[in-house]
Amino acid sequence: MMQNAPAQAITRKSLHQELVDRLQPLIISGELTPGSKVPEKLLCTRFGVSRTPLREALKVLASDGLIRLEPNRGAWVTLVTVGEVEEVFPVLGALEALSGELACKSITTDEINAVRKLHAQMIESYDTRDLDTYFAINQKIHRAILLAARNDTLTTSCQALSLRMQRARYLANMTEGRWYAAVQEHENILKFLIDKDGRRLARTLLDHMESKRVSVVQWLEAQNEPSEPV
Amino acid sequence: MMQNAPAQAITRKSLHQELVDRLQPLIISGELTPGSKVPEKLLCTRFGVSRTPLREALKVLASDGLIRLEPNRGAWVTLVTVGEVEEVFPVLGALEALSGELACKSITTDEINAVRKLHAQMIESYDTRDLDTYFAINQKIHRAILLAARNDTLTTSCQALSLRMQRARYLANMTEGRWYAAVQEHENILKFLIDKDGRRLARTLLDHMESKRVSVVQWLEAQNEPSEPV
DNA sequence: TGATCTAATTTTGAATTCAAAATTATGTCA
DNA sequence: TGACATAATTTTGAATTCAAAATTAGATCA
Repeated sequence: MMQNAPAQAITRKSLHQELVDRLQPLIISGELTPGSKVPEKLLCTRFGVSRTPLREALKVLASDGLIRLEPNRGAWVTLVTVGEVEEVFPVLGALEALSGELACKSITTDEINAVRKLHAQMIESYDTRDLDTYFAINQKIHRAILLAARNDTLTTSCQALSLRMQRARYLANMTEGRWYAAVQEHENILKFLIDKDGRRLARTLLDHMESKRVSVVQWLEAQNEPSEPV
Repeated sequence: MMQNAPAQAITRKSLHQELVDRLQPLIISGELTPGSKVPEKLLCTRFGVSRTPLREALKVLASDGLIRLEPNRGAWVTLVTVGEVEEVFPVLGALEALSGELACKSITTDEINAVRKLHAQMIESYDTRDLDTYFAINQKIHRAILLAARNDTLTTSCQALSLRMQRARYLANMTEGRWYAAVQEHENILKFLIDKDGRRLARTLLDHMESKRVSVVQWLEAQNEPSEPV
């Protein structure tokens, strides 16, 4: 069995880690429907692996909060709830603030220029109202600051929490007003990074995250109410 | 096979989670020697389980950084390194600072009194120089503040990082001077908590963590140098 | 003796198997 | 018909099995 090569068969390195890496995008993209059951059998076929490594991967994803394991009832894709958002964003805010502070201490000129370039691209995508590109570049900027902080533990923690917050399609939200404000915040982020003003960068990143929290909660609440009666 | 009940055989609930919970203390207590290989076979016998659930647990512990998986070479108990300490403590500091800030917003009178009681017990164990008890109560205080913050995500993140820092026996360290200073810091922690002064509590917790970092790094460096020539 | 190659053994990774639990389907009776 | 009980099926959890990789032991030769 399993001699036939399935569409996306995996061959190289640690199978369970590979599966974790492959399943994460399926979850955050919503390809695995939030709130639904994780189709174990289907995924085994899709990736051409047996249940053993897949289930190992599910245990890891569960410890990251992307899925929930119900004893004897299988694995379920978790939903982003208002409660969770209210919890995660403050933590993420504290961590990003720290990343800003640390980044100002160690960032190189080249790295600053790279962020400057990304920032320009982001503004461009804002001008053309290209939301997908905007978000992609936005993430790159935050990641660049994180990497400049030279702290793998911080990077890992941030990324794990960020992933959890990327599950919903709230990205498609953003009112014109919020979007404008976010861009202004990013102008300050860039400015304080260039100035290597860790204190102010930290505060700006914290406020930025707080604004995002408000925006996401608003969107979630708007989503939930109309669907309740259905 | 496995009909005979081994010493600590496990029977109830999710086996892999149970194993994670049981293995953690073995790692942080040092019963599984840091730097050594995880004895898979031995642990299977000890817990009376097969390799499948044990290996699932190892994957989870690896994602928490307590062990390291080397492809085709097995699982290894990680060592606490100076580099790791320098990374983790600042993150832990930021998270504890946040916990202090949030705790001041939601802590109840009962909870404050509970901390007050713990603090008194801790002082008592300081007076009698009972380090083990001191540390145990110390942890309870930090945990009480964390719980008062009413943020499970924060609690989980903090605990995971704390665990990683508890692997070494640096606890046995603490010079008389450092111990005295730590107690003073805790007097302030209690004071600001009673006053519900989130700003100052956060700062104190941050400084407290920074002091601890310095102390742990000193101890680690003292440990490593003499052992190098051996 | 000691370095290097080869064979035997052990360990690891992952598929398979098997029992228990949960779910679904079927049948019974009011 | 529809509520309930029971049987068949599927799914889950975990042990077992099996092939591949790594380690160890043993043999060969300088």
